[in-house]
Amino acid sequence: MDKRTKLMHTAKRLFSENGFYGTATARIAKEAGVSNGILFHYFPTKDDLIKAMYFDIKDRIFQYSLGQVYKGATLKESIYTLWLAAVEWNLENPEDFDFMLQFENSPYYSVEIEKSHKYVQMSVELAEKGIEQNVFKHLTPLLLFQMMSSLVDTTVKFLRINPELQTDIEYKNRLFEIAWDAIKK
Amino acid sequence: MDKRTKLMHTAKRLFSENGFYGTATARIAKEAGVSNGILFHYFPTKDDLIKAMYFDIKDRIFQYSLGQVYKGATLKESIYTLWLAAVEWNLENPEDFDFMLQFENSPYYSVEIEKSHKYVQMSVELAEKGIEQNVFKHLTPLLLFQMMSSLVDTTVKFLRINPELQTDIEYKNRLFEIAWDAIKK
DNA sequence: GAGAAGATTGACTAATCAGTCGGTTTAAAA
DNA sequence: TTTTAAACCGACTGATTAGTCAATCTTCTC
Repeated sequence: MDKRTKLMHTAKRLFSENGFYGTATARIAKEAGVSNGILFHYFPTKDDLIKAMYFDIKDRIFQYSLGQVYKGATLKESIYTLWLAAVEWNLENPEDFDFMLQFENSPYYSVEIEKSHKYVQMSVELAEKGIEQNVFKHLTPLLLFQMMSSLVDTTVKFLRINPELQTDIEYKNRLFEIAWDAIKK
Repeated sequence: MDKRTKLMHTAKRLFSENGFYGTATARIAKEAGVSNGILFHYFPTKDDLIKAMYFDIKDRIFQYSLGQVYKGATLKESIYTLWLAAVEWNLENPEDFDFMLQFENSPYYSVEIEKSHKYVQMSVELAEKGIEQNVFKHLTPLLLFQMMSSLVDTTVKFLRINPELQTDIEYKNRLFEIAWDAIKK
């Protein structure tokens, strides 16, 4: 693994455990087993590191989700697949999840950053389709996406505290119904 | 206004603008117009200050919401009243809202802290009632509350970016339907 | 194998930080 | 009036911080 990747792995773990505030750059470098200087070679400032991590995580969740949806699926099937992919990805990558929660609720974050990502753009397009087909509520597509996202987050938080439910497909389906009912007409 | 209150006001503003990480205690004291020492007289550590602010805000939103619900209301009316109270309170107190988002998504936060507050306890009781009456989905009351809360947050974020909709009662009702549909059976 | 360009080091620094402390003021009780 | 305790001040400190830099190593190209 190259040093840039090592740094991002270590930073993710430390940020999710101790927050941006509680994590010194020197500690990241030390625990990653690289020199202090190389951190600033790849990420000129601490903020650059934090932002780079955000885009990296969004990219990976996008890759993962896209592989799941198949052509010819109904709208509800597609939404379900994306919902499940997001829930499962976040459960399997708790450090990424914690990092994202912190980041998206910090002053770093803005709607511009959110909209800039392909993952969001793709989801918004799907929402538009649902509205056109009169399946979703007639509200701004971005809003419907944001509602879905926050319900995914809450679902993940809940399943983390109740791990015995994580493998219960029938229960997960009922959790999906919350999200589906929220946006469907 | 006494110095303790002044400190909390200033801290809230600075935290919501620059985050916990970006706000030095010395700056809080300075902008509050009090000495550095008095901050640590009232709040032994920075963390104590942060936690005290969390409980203070929760208390005030609880006070505000309780005053709105009236006896004899139907379940849906009560939920609507609470939903609207939360949305409007957060819109009117943006710094509190930003602070809470940051706090609740930071490593400071835990389910124990969440459950410890009266506001949450009251809401959970209401959720239990809804489940018993077969009006809500048969899921853990705390989960239903958390779903509602996250939908409120998303609604507030959305209305902040679209201020022209803040006074549109009919539109707000449609936003409420999202939350209601999510939890109703 | 010369030479260029990027990767890597770790000691270093100037600034900043949370928290302390010795002493002063205020205000109310005794 | 005296006592007492809490409110208050701000200079101070020791530790920590993000970021720098001059030097060395590695890797590729020509």
